[in-house]
Amino acid sequence: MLDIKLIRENPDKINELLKRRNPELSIDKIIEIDAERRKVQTQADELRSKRKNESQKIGMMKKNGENTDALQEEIRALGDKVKELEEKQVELDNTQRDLLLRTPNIPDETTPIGQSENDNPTIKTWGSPTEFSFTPKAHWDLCEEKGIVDFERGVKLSQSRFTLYRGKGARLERAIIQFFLDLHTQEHGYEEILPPFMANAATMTGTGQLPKFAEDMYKCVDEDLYLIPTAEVPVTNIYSGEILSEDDLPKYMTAYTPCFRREAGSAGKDTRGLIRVHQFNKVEMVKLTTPETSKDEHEKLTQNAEKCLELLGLPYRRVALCTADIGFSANKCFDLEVWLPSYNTYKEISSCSNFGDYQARRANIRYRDKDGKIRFVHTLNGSGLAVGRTFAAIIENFQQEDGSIIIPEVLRKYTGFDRI
RNA sequence: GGAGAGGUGUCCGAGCGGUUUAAGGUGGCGAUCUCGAAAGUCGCUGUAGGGGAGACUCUACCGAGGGUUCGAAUCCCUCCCUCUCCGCCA
Repeated sequence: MLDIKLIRENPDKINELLKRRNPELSIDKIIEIDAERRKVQTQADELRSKRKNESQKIGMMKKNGENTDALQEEIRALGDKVKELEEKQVELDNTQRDLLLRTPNIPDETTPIGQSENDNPTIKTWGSPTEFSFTPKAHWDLCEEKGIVDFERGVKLSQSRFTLYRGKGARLERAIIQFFLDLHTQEHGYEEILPPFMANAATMTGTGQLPKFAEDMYKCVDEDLYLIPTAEVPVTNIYSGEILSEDDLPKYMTAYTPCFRREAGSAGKDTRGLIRVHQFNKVEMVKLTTPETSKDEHEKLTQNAEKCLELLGLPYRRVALCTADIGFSANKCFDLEVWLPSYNTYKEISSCSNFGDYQARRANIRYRDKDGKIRFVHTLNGSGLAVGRTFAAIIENFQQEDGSIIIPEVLRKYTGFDRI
């Protein structure tokens, strides 16, 4: 969440930045509540202070055998007043906190201003769209023909948008996961994490999924637990509520997890194949850094994700998300988009975001700097990469005229075969 | 799941209704002593939110949330977590 002090001191600046996201956003209400909240707190503090001193007097008087009835009655009345003010303060605190939790991060100054995803500038392009001497098939057709993804039975077992990988398909999916994890741990310096796949409400609030996006997640009925929509959630929250040493930073962590998303509101979108499903695999990279280094670390993290695509030989481009398109908690975001022949366009396969101190403030992740001062860390993350979409891109881009699919060189030691 | 024990500052640990302004120790920082170091001695040492130009000052925080009371770390209730034993289990 945003820093209330920053809001208080620079209301116009914050409003201007928020309106770059969406003209309807404003912190005016928060400022109003903040002023009243402080007034009430001052009053309550003063009364509490008085009560404390007077109560101590009663203790002394009783020891001396004096009568305290009148004084007790007086303080009882004071106590009622304190209670009244406390209730008011709690209410104002909660309202303010809720408003802050529902206010998105302010975009970085370098985030391009725009009205929709159409305004996302392309930063770079690697490779060029795959050309075929025959009419290429979509991955959903190829996968069925080869028997490597059983879409129908996936639906039977669960629901639409659930998939069943089998045989070489299951093996290829696992190979991709392992390739990514090995790359990030062995070449890019990340620590491998295998987190819980369910997280509680506090954890979900830390990274920004709650309270605003509850309907996007699967929730357990009898427990305060949600299926994670991304490894970002458990991994970023590993150090929630803790104070790290500056020597511990930066932290590089990578995790494979399945991701569960209800995809509410995307009915009719990407209905076929592996592109948009309720459960998919992803390898995520997460960094905790000092404020001074987060921009550099963001660039490096994005390059780590690009490396995945380059080693696989998949053509892609990098776009900078504009103010209308960046995620709720992010101040800056690059998307990597892979060339997908069936869509005849580039399709998102990684999202690399810098959150500044927005998540750290929500999750209360801090560090002690060289001068002993306690500050919030910066958090970053990016997909490295979405595994299902990588699978689809491999199937489509490396299909041959005879219907076979060539496995990229770097995956072969994990698959044990070079062709499907 | 059953029975018991317990959650206090960096850590250990006392406190069981009123000079607790959380004892004492430990760790850390500083000073002193020393050629230097150790030991000793003395001092400082949490987080958050208010107020103040500032030196400062007020409030809250003893797992979390309620309650009792003039007053709660301390008594009561609910929940969470940890440990021990038993049961069950991959």
